[in-house]
Amino acid sequence: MDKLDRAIIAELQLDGRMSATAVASKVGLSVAPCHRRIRELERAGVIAGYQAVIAPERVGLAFEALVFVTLKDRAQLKAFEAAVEKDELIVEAQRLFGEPDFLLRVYAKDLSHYQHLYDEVLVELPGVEKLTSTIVMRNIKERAILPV
Amino acid sequence: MDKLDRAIIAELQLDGRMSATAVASKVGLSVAPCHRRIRELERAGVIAGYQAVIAPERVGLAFEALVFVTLKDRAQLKAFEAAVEKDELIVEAQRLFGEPDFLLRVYAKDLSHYQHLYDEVLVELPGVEKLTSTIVMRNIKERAILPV
DNA sequence: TGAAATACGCAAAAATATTGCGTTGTATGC
DNA sequence: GCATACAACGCAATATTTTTGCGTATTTCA
Repeated sequence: MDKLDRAIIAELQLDGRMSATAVASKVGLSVAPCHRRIRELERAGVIAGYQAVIAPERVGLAFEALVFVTLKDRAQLKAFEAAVEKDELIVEAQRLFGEPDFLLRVYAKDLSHYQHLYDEVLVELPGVEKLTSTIVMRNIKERAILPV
Repeated sequence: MDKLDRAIIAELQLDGRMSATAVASKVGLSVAPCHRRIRELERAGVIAGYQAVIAPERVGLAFEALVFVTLKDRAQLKAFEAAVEKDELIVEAQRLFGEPDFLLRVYAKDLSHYQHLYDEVLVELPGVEKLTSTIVMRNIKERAILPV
């Protein structure tokens, strides 16, 4: 992981579909070694994968909420996590130290869809004691780009 | 946006660098129209971009925290957002309705680095009244994949 | 300082992207 | 119900990119 690797990572974070040829000229390498470096970064797991970034509102998911979850029943932890894993509208979930126990990121078509989701899905997740919904007003920064 | 477009989006969310040829055979199209559909999805902004997904711990950022921010001074909103925008270790930021005002996602090398970051950077952000740091114990779901 | 390892660039072959074009399928209006 | 228009398809040719072998240079370590 030298300066060139970091430059390559920086480029591919900004445009994951950039050709190896383009990356090479950006970082000042010829194609072959640049290509080998990219492959090696993938193999080593530094580059864990590539993703197309989809605009939620363009696929009908204009509503975004963050949900803080506190569990009453630690015995239901596994069941809770499994249920979260399965639901496609819960797009992110992390377990936290302290309070709350979990943070979820949820997408929905609109407010009414979200109300339905909240009543029918979220409150029914196993072991839930308390839910706090917070609607996202604006994204200042999205899609983590790591400094390298 | 028909079924084929949705299938293409699903594939490219899972592997953003998949060749148009591979996508075509997955969704049951020949290369040419598949390629044109991908370009059109990009042009229309449905596909907002592509990103390499970097493993934070492989680039020395093993520590992840969520920070809830409440502002005391709404007049400093712009300054706060600008400062957040500028700091590379704050990788995500959203403004919320209600309490707290903001949620930040912050990476650091380790706990001691985070303490430094907290004391020197986060508490110094313009207009901050209250900060609540929550350490991420585990990622159940990461990197939003939208259902389409 | 010299040997070994590592990374480079060049070049060739394979694969993929990209575009024109004729055809097919589907919707619209008469 | 049929003709016309429009949109999307597949094929095929060309341009570009990926991928690999190989010889050379550069760094590392004893």
